[in-house]
Amino acid sequence: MSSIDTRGKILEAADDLFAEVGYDAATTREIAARSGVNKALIHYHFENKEALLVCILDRYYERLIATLSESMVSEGTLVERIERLLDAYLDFYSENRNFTRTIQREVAGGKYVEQIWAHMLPLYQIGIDALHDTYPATRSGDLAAEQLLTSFYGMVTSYFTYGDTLRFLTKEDPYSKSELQKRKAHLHRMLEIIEETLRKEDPGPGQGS
Amino acid sequence: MSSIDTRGKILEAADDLFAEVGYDAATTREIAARSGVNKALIHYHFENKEALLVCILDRYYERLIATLSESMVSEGTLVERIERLLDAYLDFYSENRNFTRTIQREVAGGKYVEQIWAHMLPLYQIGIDALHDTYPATRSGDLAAEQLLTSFYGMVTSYFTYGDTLRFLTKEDPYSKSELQKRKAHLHRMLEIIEETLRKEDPGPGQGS
Amino acid sequence: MSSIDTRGKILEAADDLFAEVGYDAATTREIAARSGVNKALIHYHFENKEALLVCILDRYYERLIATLSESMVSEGTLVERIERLLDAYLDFYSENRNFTRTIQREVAGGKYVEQIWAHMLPLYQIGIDALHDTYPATRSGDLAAEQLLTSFYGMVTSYFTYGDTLRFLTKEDPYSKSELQKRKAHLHRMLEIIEETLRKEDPGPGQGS
Amino acid sequence: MSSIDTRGKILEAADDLFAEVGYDAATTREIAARSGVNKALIHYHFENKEALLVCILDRYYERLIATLSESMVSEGTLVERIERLLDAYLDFYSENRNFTRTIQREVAGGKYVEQIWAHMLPLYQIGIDALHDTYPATRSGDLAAEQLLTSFYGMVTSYFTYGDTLRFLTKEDPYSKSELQKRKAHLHRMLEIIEETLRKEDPGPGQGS
DNA sequence: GATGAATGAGTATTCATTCAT
DNA sequence: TATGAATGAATACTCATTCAT
Repeated sequence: MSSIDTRGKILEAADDLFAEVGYDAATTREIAARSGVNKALIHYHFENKEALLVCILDRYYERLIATLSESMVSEGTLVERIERLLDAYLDFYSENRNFTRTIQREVAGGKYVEQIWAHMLPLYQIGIDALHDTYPATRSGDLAAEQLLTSFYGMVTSYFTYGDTLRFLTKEDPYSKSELQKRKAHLHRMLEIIEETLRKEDPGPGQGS
Repeated sequence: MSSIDTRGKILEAADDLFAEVGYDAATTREIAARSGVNKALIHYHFENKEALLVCILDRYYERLIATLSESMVSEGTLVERIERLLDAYLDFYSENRNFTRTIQREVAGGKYVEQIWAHMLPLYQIGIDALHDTYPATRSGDLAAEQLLTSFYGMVTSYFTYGDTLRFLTKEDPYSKSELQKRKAHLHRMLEIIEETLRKEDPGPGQGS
Repeated sequence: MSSIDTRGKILEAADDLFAEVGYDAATTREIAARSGVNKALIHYHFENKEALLVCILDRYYERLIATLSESMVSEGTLVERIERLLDAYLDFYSENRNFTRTIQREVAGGKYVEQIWAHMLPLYQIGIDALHDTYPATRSGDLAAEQLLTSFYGMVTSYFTYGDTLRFLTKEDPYSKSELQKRKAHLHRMLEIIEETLRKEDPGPGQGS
Repeated sequence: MSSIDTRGKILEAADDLFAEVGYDAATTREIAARSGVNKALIHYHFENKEALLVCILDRYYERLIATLSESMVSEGTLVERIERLLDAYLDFYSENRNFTRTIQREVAGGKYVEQIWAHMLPLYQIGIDALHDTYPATRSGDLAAEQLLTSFYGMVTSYFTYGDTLRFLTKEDPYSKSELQKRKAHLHRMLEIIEETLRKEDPGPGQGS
């Protein structure tokens, strides 16, 4: 078996298991069993159990950033571009459920925050700048860019973070195409409503926070 | 030492430790050390390590539900009552940081989902019904009540879930009074903007998704 | 079983095993098996495998120092006192074979040198001072006190360090009473020969190295 | 890379590592790393990790025996020849520190005793015979040849075995030329003193232990 | 209630060694 | 000769839990 195959199988198994039971509760023995690989091989290919997690997260974040960046660059108004970004974000989460569960558990508020923000920070800054440029009202005040970004970020992630609970309540699969489409439509609508307000709101000189 | 004191000290220590390192990484030995209590006593007072977590979560959710319910019941328009609820929510999270970290790690997407929704479901249903009654537009479509609730829930929690990252970016303490106040003002504003739309939007017969 | 019993049994088993196969090759599992004690109990009573070794060495050195000190303090000429010390040294080694093998392997030239010399240094200094006082010739030169002490130390230890090899050569048990007695007589004789030289050798003022 | 080079580099690295941390604590991985050689190649050139040690020891002992034999064969009185042997012994140890540390740890009292004495025995026997021939007093009694050889062996080795501790005490490098010279002078003097006694002591018929 | 000692199953990791190429 | 990958057994150590007192 080629080295790449083995590495890949280990990563895949670890990714699944971390998502299922969490990093701490996941055992190397189980990862080895699931990937059909000798236990010691895991330590041949990865220095640590932790190195496995870091590797998995890095891969996800690289792909996420690439996906989001790509969705933003093309032509169109800012709103159109943000809508594409929201769609891409939702799609990425829905297509990478392991990622969704793992970041939430291990990352946010955990010790990998900095690793993540090394990835996310540039994108965040681009968002802030774009909003500031297009809508002066977002420079400060109740609709400051930071607040808006946090809010929309929450709107996207909460749908998945509480995906299981939503399934519990609505008896619908939140990952189904139709439900995802509903969520996208909702987020587009929310964006449009906010945008309309921002457009009308011309802070004028000196106005703000 | 009275039995109640001991129980309380164990719970406190466990609460802190679970929030710091997560349930799995927390050891009973460390909980015993922090609470100054014999390791075996933990098993006298609690059947399990897991029972400890369940107990801690139950206590938080009882208080959370009580707080949120109380904020809603009083007089005023629906918007005013929701604003009070948002404020109460933010306050609760900011005053119970252990809770914030623990639910995020262990609960959402984990195996305690049902325990939580046994608590949260009634409140959620109240929210749905109130929106349906006041704003027919929320019965379905892009601004359906479920979507709106999920969004506002995300707006509230994302502020804390990513509290550490926000601190990293803005160099401001998101738990400070002034920063919390900014967040509240933002959420109020968001609510008002959406509400205005909902009010104008009269679906009329047959309208909707 | 009382805690002291258990601790003692673990120490005893570890002492034997370290002497037999060396610290590194000794396993906690084997120590547990030999002492009839649960493997985890070893780590309950001793923080580390290394702590076990340190504890064993400390106990030996305390007893060794006590034995040697006691042999020196009583009345008699310096030569008589040194003879008693040599005898005590030989007896201690012959009665504590584990110690003999373990210090040689793990200690001399190893990482526990300092631990040992914290014990041995005072005694060494006493020896140096006594020689200097009684025999001015030992202040420097070919028969300097440091050289003499090292030599006699070597004469004592080599008998045991190479005990197995001596057995191999002489077909006699070097630990037998009669063989030990022969060694003692030899060392006494060596001491007397050297002492006679030292006595005759009066460096006079300014003489020396 | 030629096969001989590789073998030599492996031996060198193993020699260093064994001396540093001991045979058991030394890992083939580290030996491979230090010698810049693939781990599997070690097993191509040496059947075992143990074979490595045996090979290293054999090489040392061959050279040691050769050195010591050579020092003895030339002309001069027995005392002169023994003095040259003592010097050669001290030089060999001081020039082969790895050897000094390794034999002490792994060999004496260990499982390689026989390997060593296969080398040393002939030399030892030569020493015994020479003493017996020249000094009848060494045939038995307090100054029996076996006792004397053991003592002088101890005087030589103790200087190195406790080299680190001597450095600790005297603040002088025991391996420096001047300190080595002092030790040689001391041993010569000790030898002369003993020899004088042996010469005077004519056991006469029937005398002895 | 409280404790120190004890336990058995389990952990990540490391090891010398082997194998296919 | 040389190598990267693979292996099975072993290692020190930790865990939640139990028990006798």
